[in-house]
Amino acid sequence: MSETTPASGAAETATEPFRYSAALAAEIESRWQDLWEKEGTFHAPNPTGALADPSAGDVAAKPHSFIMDMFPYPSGAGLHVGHPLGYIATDVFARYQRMTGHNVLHTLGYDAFGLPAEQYAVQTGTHPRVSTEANIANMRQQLRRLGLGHDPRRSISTIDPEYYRWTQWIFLQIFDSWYDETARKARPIAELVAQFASGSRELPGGRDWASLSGAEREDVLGEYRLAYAKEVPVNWCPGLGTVLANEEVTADGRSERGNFPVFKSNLRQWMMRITAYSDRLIEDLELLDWPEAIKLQQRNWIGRSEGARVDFAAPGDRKITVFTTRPDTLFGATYMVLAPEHGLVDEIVPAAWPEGVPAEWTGGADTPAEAVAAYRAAAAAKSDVERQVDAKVKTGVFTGAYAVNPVSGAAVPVFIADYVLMGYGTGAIMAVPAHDHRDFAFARAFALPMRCVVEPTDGRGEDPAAWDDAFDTYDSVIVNSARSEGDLSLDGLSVVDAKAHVTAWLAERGIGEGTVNYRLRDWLFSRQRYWGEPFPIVYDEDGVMHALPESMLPVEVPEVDDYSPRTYDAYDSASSPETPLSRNEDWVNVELDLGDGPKKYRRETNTMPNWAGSCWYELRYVDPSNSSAVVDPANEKYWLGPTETKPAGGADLYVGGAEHAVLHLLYARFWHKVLHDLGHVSSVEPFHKLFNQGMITADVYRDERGFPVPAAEVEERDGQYSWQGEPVKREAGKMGKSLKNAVAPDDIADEYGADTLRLYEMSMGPLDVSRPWDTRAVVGSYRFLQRLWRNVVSETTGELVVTEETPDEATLRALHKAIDGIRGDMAGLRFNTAVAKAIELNNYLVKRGSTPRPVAEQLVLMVAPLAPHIAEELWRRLGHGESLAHTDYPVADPAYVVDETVTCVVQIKGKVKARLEVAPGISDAELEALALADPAVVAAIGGAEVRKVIARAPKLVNIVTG
RNA sequence: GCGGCCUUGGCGGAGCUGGCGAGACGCGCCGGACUUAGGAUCCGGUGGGGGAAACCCCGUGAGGGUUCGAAUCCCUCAGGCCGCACCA
Repeated sequence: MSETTPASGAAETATEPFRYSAALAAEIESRWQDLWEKEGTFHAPNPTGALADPSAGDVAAKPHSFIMDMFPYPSGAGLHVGHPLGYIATDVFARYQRMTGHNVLHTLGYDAFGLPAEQYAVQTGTHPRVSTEANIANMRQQLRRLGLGHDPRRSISTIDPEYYRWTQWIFLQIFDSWYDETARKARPIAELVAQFASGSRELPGGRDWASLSGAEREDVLGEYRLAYAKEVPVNWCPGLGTVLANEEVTADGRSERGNFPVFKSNLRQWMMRITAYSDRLIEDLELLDWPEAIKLQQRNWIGRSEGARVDFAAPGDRKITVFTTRPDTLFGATYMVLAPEHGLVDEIVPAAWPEGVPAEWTGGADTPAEAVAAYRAAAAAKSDVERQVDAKVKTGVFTGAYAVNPVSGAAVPVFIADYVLMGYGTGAIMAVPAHDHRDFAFARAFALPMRCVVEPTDGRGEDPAAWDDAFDTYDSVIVNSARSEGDLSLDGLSVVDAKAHVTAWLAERGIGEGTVNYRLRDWLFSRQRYWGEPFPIVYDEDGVMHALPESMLPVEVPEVDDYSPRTYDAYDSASSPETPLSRNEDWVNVELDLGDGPKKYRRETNTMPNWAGSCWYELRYVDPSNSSAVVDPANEKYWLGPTETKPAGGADLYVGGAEHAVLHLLYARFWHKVLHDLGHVSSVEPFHKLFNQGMITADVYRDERGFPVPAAEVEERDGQYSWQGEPVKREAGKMGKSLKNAVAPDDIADEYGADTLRLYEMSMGPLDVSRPWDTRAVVGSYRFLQRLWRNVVSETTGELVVTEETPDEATLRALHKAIDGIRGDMAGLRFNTAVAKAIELNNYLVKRGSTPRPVAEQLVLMVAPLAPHIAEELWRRLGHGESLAHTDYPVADPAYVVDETVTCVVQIKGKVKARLEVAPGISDAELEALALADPAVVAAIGGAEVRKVIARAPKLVNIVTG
């Protein structure tokens, strides 16, 4: 790339000094970028506050368009051409919206806390703040060159104390609230306290609020708060030295970042009660304009399933509670399984095996306790990869205990097995081998009885012993289900009816109830990191937790000597985390006056996860410098509030990669809903329309050992690829430094200009599809801009070459069809076809030989969102004093969009036999008559019988002959 | 295994709710112009097969179906991509 000669050679500038060359593009681009910045061209006025603009008139009455990108991590690696794809797309759309009468809010902030920034800092030996800020500056520089029309006043950074004071403030809002199941919303915790104090709500355990100590009260409230600290089994990653959210752990039990092993460990951690919002997070997806695939992923992630809890009587008056989605098959439950970690296991294990236990149930152990211990040890030793491989082979061991099936009264053996997960439902199942394929496999392996209770509809018969697998189809009826005493029978009921019937029967007896279970877990919200937001929480000398008052925010990230995490051997599961902040005793131990005089406190030393800053940035974009509120209600209502087309409110467009389908997007929705419930925002959702842009991929070339070689240095001959004389293999892949195929936007801009780069990226294909980068093809976009330039400006004299003639009919038709098409494409984010239509019109003008001024002006305005610098330059040369950024986008005249005559095709049995020039408004009957009278048609029909004539005015007549 | 998506020229891709001649636009390739030269730029051509030509035949992963008419709708299969993964 950098070795090729720039397109602007000395020879051509001598004869054509005004040709649109890379050098000229560079000059134009930096000049306009400076001008935009100086004049604040992309400043979006707010209805009120610091960013209000009295000269902008009644802002609240003007239509708005809030366009967001998923903001970037300021990595030190530098950008490749894939990174700005989305930013260019939103910029094109934002510029289009601005030219169609919208007050456009478009900016870009930086998500700068978190692991990569910290790791980068540790690697380079610089403080995270220093390296992060340098990275931000570098990225701003690279992005500025692209001419993105951002409002720079709104470019927040999550590491700015003035930003994260509000992150901490929101944390406190969440901390100080609880979820009222009846009202289905979050409410201030004070209202719960009032209910407890007045007795209108009973305390758990029937205690009296007034008699509780501060610590006891806090324990109670901790069960309600939407943010709470609790000892929970968490994902501890010794290699990273931190705990991780479930969402940050891969399916094979490793950290998403760094790929270190992750272990389950009980630790006191901060949690967010996102599960309280499960149903609302599912329901409100209906109100959003999001890709169905993403909605589906969120629904699956939340994993709502309706079913029932059922109690099975266990030895010693204990009960084992299971969750099942198939209470209708309760009569078929012939054994039970507990997760190996289940707390009840040790309680029910008898001293000795019962009489006549089959040898394969005991695992060869002398006593149940030994069997259980051995199985647990084996399960723990198994790597997750082994677990996956073994998924089909069911393992487990008998506990020696029996429970009682509540509907059949039968004694059922209780097993432990790792196919039952502690983290889902109650960690215990009733096993119905005849109607669940996992239970079937286990029952086969352990020779357990099976009972068919759902009538097979596929002719396999009712004896499970003869089956290959469970019968788990729903659309059938229940059979074989009478209780011996005869007081419950489901026979003949449909699966659906049987579920309701048996659930009611259980509920009457107090041994079960209908319930809803979710896959979603509460969100682990603390990390043992330096580079994150500190919690605004302190502990008094009794260890009681206190929230800091708003006046003490922000709690700034303290300076420490050693900010690196305490990491361990990646496999040292017995290690435990040490928070970097705890090393700074001066910071940890403070004397504060929290309203009852100065006292000594210890600060919370965990930090928030990197998601925190991105959970609410849409709000801060709206009102970035507000120091008295997270966002002014008037500004929030204007930019984000619900409207007829946005029932839940939210930003009008949010563009980013699909990799954030569940994590970021679910967390941000959750925070936004809490803030809505507490009355801070009018919108219910943060992002109304979501658009996932595709990736830019690139060929990867590997040598014989499989190592990537620099793609830019690979040579091709007759379909064979080589690097430094050695043959290499080509494959499709992502673009990136490690694959040695990254192409830097700066290099493309150097060679052709930023407008060419923007145009090329937009013309590569549909925005939501991944497509391969092809540096050779960039020149096509460059040539288009050169032709456009040449249609307006003489390459030799620099004078305007547009003509002052009145455009002819055909040219006007070409123009207005282009306007009509491009407008539709722009509004629908179909920039690739918008570019094609602009090129088509430009090519038409080239062929025409001259460009009438009005056509040139309209074309320049149409191209402006895509290639803003050259458009501004041509606009100015065409004699306009103002930037075109706020000029009205061309509007098509319908009279020129519809042709005066349309070519109608006459088909005979689907083959074209004649063409007619007809008026667009012609009726079917007229058209049919015209077609049948046409000599060519008459000839083609010959003497054949006309069986049917299909007329679709004005474009087609199809004649079916017999 | 479950769920979702995709498959059009040498390549990236057009083709709106089934309605003409598929393949817009760009790259590449072929030919020409300008040039000491050009990988710069400009002009023309470019799905496959046949024909001197007008023109004809075949073509949207494979097979089948619905329809007057299918790249577009339905079924089966093949290949590819993504998500979840023993979720009871």
